[in-house]
Amino acid sequence: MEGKKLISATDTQYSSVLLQSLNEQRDHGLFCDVTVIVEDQKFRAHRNILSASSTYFHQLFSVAGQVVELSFVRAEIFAEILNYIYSSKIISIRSDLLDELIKSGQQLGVKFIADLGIPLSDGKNTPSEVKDGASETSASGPGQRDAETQVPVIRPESHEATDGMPVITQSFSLHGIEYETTKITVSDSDDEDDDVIFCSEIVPPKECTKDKIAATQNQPCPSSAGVSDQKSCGSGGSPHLTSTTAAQKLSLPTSQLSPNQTQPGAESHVPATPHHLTPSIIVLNKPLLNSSLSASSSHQANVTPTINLLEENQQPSNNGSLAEVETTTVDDDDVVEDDVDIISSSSPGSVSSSSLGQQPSVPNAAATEGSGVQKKQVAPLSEEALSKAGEFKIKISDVLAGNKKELSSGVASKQAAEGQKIITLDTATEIGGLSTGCKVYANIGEDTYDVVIPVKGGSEEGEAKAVETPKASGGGESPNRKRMKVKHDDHYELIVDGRVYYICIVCKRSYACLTSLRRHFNMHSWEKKYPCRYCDKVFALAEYRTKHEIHHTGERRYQCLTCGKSFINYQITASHIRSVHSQEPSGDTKLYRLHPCKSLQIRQYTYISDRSSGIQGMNNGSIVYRVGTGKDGTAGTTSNSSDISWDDIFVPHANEAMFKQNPSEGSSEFEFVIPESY
DNA sequence: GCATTCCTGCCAACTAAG
DNA sequence: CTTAGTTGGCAGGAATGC
Repeated sequence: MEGKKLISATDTQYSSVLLQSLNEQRDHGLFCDVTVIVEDQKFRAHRNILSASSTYFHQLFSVAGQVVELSFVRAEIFAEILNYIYSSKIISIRSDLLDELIKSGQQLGVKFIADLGIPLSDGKNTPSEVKDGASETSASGPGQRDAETQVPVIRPESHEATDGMPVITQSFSLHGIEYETTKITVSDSDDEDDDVIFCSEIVPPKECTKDKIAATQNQPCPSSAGVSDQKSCGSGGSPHLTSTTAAQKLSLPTSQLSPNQTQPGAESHVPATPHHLTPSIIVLNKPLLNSSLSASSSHQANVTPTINLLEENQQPSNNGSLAEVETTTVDDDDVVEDDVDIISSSSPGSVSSSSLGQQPSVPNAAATEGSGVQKKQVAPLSEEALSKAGEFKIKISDVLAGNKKELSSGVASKQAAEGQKIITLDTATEIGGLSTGCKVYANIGEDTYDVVIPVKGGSEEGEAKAVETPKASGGGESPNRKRMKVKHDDHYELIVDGRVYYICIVCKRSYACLTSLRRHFNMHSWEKKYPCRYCDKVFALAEYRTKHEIHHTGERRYQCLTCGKSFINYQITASHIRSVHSQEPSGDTKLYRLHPCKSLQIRQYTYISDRSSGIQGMNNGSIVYRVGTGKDGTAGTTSNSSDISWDDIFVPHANEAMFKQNPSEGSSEFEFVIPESY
């Protein structure tokens, strides 16, 4: 014993490596056990990390569930704080955001950030207090709510989303995952290079003035003035973006373009939230859609997309002057916070050939969309090509030279006119990692794709307006909000042959109708739930619920006109007509009759939403029923789960016995008994 | 082979904002 | 009143299960 020495070893890099690893896990969504919702953006993270870094979260997580909503901080700011928590660094934060950052840091009890205010705000805060506070946990200014004192009380359904009070919801969505997969890398590299990314932002002047008011609420992007030096001006939320360096930095390794691939040490820093930014155009020079869109593995390996800034779009000088120009125009970037995420998709999945293949190829070219980018002619998708393993998912064939030109120059000039940038990628591999809301234009003959981040506030089809829904504004949420068009980060757009396809960011399915995509997306997010009235089943689509309930009631609405038999659904009816009458139900003449639904008079727009939109405080277990106003005009908008009953959702039927009747032919097949619970 | 479920384009009704 | 966004129903093909 005595002769043995005790040896100690300290891994000095362990903490940093550990932190880096945790950050990577967050980026990939690994082991994340909490979702923080801030202004409709969802951030996934690890409770342990948050609670260890923030006194606020420390207290909050003792009572909160897996989903927490913060109303007192903006997403942009929270993203910075989160980046700090996972990297110990704050990189290139815009000076105009600093105060807000500090304030939020104080509220969240993030000491380092809270302490940032000490040197800068001598005049504002009483030094002594700050000092003391700083040494404690949260340095809150006089009037400032102390994070320590903000005991996260979960208040049931309070309709006032008061500041500082977390809202715990049950909402779940993949949005958060997108965000996290988004590169939130903080790089150690010198700031001169810092960041450029994928898209820089320049806001078209006209846009700026447009939604100024709205923008100012969510987008504290300072107006021009002093921020000229700020880099990415616009990046409304991503301080990582620096337009100043954009020109120089536009050559990035593939890995950088794919958020998940970012190497910590690498010089690249993919911006966490590249977008809000301005519309930029990304030209994918190589249409390797096959590999890019389908094979996730190849996604990272082969591609070396270099992003080239097309100068013609830029202001003469990209560096300092550009920054100035941008910032001056950007301030009002009416970008919605929401539209921030770049999707990272480690698995680019594919703009699934199947789904695309399903789409009818419509020859006519639609008009140009609001963003002012021209659509390019592309050969209709061919089924064969799609089916072939090695083939491109989307095949671009011949083209008119004119189109090409038009595309590169025309679009470019247009974009330039609007202050947009054009970025060229070598491949289309990043298609899967585009920001939501991006438009992807297939270029004829050029085998390229243009990716355009839609101009915010644009009224283009399918693009939700940037609805500034200042949660903090005006205190209580107005019920009106519910009908406001909300920006969803649930898709990007692929324009082929003038036809717009909406691509689900999660599964890459394509849709011809945005409404279809929205409906589909609920399958991922379960933002709305449609519970069966008669059993415990819950559906993601209203129609599924309705059809399911029909089975409970046994009502047979479809009647064969030939023999008079009734059936429960179209499929059985059609099958009957085919097999028994040897006719095609889909012919010109209708061979069946669809009777109106008697047993279920469901008010329209009834679903359960756990989205906090407009609903401020929710208990973890509470559910919000959004009951649309029926024809009766009763004001039913949002109510507490405890206040609602099925009677509020279903119009009481005069004849309760109906549920027991067997409409068709004396069959007892659908004998239905109303559950006790009902 | 039949029944059921899923999926998606299309459409009408409803609703809210302007 | 008009316009535009949302919701849910329907048709009909495809996939799945028995």
